Amino acid sequence: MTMSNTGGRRRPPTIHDVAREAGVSRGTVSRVLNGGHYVSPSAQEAVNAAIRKTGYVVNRHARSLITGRSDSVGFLLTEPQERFFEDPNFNVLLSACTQALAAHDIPLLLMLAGTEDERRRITRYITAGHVDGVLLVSSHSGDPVAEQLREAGVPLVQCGKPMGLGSKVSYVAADDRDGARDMVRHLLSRGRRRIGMVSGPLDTPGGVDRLAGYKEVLTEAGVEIDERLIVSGDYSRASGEAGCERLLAQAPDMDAVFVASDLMAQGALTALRRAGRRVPEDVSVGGFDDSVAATEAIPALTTIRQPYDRISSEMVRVLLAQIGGEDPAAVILPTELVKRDST
Amino acid sequence: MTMSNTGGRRRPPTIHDVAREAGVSRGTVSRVLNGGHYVSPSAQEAVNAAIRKTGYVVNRHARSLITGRSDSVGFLLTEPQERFFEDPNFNVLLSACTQALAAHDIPLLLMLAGTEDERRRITRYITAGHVDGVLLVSSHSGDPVAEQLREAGVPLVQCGKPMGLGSKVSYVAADDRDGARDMVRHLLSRGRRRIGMVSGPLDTPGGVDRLAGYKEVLTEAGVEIDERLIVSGDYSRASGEAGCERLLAQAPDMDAVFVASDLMAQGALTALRRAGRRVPEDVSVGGFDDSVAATEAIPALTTIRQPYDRISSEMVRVLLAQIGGEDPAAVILPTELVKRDST
DNA sequence: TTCTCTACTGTGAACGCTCACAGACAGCGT
DNA sequence: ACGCTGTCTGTGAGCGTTCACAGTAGAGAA
Repeated sequence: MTMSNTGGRRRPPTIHDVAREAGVSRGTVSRVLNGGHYVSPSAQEAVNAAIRKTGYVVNRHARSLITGRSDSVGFLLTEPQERFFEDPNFNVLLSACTQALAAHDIPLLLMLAGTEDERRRITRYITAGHVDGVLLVSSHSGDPVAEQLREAGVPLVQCGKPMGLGSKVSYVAADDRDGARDMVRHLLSRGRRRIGMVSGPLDTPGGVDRLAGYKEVLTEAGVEIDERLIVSGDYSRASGEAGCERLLAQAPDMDAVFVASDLMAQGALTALRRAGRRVPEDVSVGGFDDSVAATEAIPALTTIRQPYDRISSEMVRVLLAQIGGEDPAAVILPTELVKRDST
Repeated sequence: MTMSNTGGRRRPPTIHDVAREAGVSRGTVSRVLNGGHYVSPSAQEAVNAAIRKTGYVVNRHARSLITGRSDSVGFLLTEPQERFFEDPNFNVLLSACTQALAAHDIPLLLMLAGTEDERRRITRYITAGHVDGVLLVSSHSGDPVAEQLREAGVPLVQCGKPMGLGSKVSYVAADDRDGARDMVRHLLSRGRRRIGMVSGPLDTPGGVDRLAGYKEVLTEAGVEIDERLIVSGDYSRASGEAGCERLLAQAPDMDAVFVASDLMAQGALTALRRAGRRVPEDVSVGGFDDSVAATEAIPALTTIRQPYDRISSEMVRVLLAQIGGEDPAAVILPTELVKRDST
């Protein structure tokens, strides 16, 4: 009846337009938009019809201005570029987190902090309150970013166990120690006794725990721990190759090797092939992660599956809870042995 | 003098606080924030000092509410998950785009549209105006998303030449045809004559152009085009392996193969090894992209370098220009032959 | 009846910023 | 003296939403 927007208007409909269309007030529309408590079924229906008719979508900026929330979260990766480029695990994590957030209608802001400059810029951005929380992926030991964000009171969930044990920071991790135990038991069951290990960096709990699981099972089985059979890498393919090479030099009689990531295991396979060792006939190889790299490898890697989809969804769940005011939480997820051709 | 925020206040400082601190008005602070035109040096200085002192950062939501801009852009990938997981090119592109945007203080929203549902949800999100523009990566032929966004008037830049030629859509691409020519000339210079090709999908300009370059150079050189030496894949490793296998079956005398992506070339290497062909002694292999996959491959791949860093920065430049009101633009970047061990 | 309680609805006031406008002041030509 | 231009500054309005509050109506109890 009144002048409707028949003209060439380009301005999107506001909550006001919806209210007018539905014959209710702004407040009622807002209530329908946010859960629909204390609103009659008839109003509910009228508003929904008006929303459909006008094609209304909420203006997130106006909402954020008053609520103080941004309804977005950051995905922060504090790794050098090369690591991001070579390790498909990041993609899996990124993809699963994006999807888990999408279910809550929350966009993910990608933050890549490979250098010190970027780290500073991003820290400033986050502490300025431009995101409600942060999903942090970092294999650094005492990552200063995590500390700064915690101090600033930014909700934060880390992927993998963080170094500072006392600090009250949320994290979600796979059961590294248990996974390592499973793998070493499996290698023992294949009759191997001279089992080497290329561990992860030993300044990270993940690296330490996998090594601990390895030693624990060997000791239980009465196999002597030989330090010549242990080296550590940094999860990169190159470090796996170098590590395995060193192992072969130090302990030529090695008949199996447990490598703390699939990517490093790929490197180890390269080193073994170059040394003329057949896999799995001469040397069994066990990986960790069950990433794309495991199935791509030749032969396909026996590995410990980390449930990345569950890790991601738990990270998102814990982060949203924390944004909602709950206390930090730690979640440890079970792993699973996946047998393929390398053992 | 007046009550300052000595208490336990948690509210971040606003433009008002800065104005009071600097002894100027909100308008002047705003002008300093947005380029500083029409503001005296003394005021300029006072405002900057006040900003430093108060630790002020602009509230982007309040700004966006009035400007109508979100000052953020989406990075949209319309590829199945598996492709995202296995191809490091996406990571390189993602990383470079994030950095290029960071220079303009613009956050990147990651949008992964692997399924039809996600595609719909994301299209709705974008057309609702929640981002100012979109960087689109898609190897689909007639991607409906691109069409929808274009119709909705969303600034859009595509990575790689899009299918619909007439449509006025911005894109940035490497010179596929020229790159292919370089590679085939190189293979000819190595004395090869029975050169096979595993092309990309032929419903995309990228796939078509590389094949065209291949045929062009062979014809020029007086080498007959043999259809048994041509198959096409979808850029995945698996399709490269299968394609090369088919080639070996159809043309056992093949002495070189030009594969339209490094990832497919990795697959081709696998197929060749299984067939007992030595690379490069029996068969030369040429890739395309110069991705991480090229250096990881054994032997390291001779390939055509796509300048991903420049592609990304150009995509961002063109997108921002378009957001600023300029017309769509097309940018073609030169490629470069990188010689390694596979030829 | 009257009072209370619950379910529901409308209204003004923010949120923090930018924009358009008006005004002040200086310099300069007429 | 006047107007003009250009530089600089302050002010009010308004962006679209949520929130707190006040208010209405109907049901049920006293």
